[in-house]
Formats: sequence, structure tokens, C-alpha cells
Amino acid sequence: MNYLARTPADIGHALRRVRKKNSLTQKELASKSGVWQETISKIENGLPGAKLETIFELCAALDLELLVADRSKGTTDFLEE
Amino acid sequence: MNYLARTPADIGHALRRVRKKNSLTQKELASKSGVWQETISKIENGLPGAKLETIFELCAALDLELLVADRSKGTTDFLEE
DNA sequence: TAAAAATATGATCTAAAGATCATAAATATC
DNA sequence: GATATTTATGATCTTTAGATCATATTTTTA
Repeated sequence: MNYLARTPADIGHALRRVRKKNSLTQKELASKSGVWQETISKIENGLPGAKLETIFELCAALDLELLVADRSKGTTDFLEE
Repeated sequence: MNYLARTPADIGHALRRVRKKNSLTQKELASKSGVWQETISKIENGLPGAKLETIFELCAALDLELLVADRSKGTTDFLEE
């Protein structure tokens, strides 16, 4: 299950989807990740200046990683693995 | 050609590899991307607080995108597509 | 090896992220 | 619809990223 991202908002949306898919509230993710709920809300809504480190903290908590890939023809919608 | 990233340093290293693969200096990438050479240097060296937006600006200039993926067993070394 | 080119680092300034708290607003539940 | 829960937003504070400039250091080239 991959989500393709070309913008900060894409990352935020992907993180939200995975969070919900795991039936976690932002508050629960906050506890898991050490990132504040308010911060998670902003990131999920596409905060352009979100820190890379914070993104990786959320990825770790959601058991995710990022792949740096050549730009594809794909859209930033849902991608099946 | 994918590079797997679990930390800001991984992202920085991936970006550097792709830049070099395209025979670009940091200064040339700076011109392409609108991000300052000095900033690129810091990011390539693993700046934890690098802004997501800045990362995507570099990705766009290098014709890259990110995939949000489930954590794999892989290491953050070079991965062949 | 010397010179040129590329990269890294330091200083200053402005804007803003994240922590922290509070709470308004939105959503979910019954 | 009422209530509970979740998410979004605003305020304050500290830290720091990025822009900008300069230049030290390192790497590359001839």
C-alpha cells in the first residue's frame, strides 16, 4: 500500500489515511510518536514547513517509511502496491 | 531507482546521489530549485529540521517524488527498482 | 602540485515550527 | 437531536530553518 507524494499536503493526507486505517485518533498517535496532537493536525492538513524529523517520527509510529523515487506519471491518489 | 528513507539523513543522502547522478553541482541545483546552495548543503548532510516544502522543491527540480510505504525489512541502502 | 571549482560553515535577520495550553469547531455516537 | 469525542485553531514562548552574504575548507581538475 503506497501513497505517492509530491507536496507536503500529499504527505499529510497519506499519514492521515494510514492513521485512520489503524483506527488511531490523533491523540493516540501523539502518545505513540511523541508529537503533539495539535502538531499532527497541522501536518495532516498540509503544513508546508513541517520538519522532516517530525514527519519521520510519525512514520516510525505508524510503521511507515519513505521511498525517494523517480517521478512517475501517476497522480497523488491512492496507489495499490 | 528507489532510495529508502527512514531518517532525514537518508533523504539528504538520496537527494545527493540523484543530484550527482544527474551531474549537477549544488549551485546548479540551487538555480533549478530556488533553494540556496548553502541550504542544499545542510539538507544533504542530514539537517533534521529541514522543511518538508524545501524537500519537495528539491524533488521537483530533480524530477523525484516520495512514496509513503509500509515499513519493509530493507535497509536504507541503495535499492534497485 | 597549483589553481579552480565545489561544498561546508559561520554570522545575521525574519519567519515560523513545535511544544504547551486552552478551547472552539467539527465529527461521531447513541 | 443531545452528548461525547475528536480535530482544528489561537495564543505564547523558544528554537531554528532558510535566505543572504562571506569565506573557510574540501574536492576536483589540469
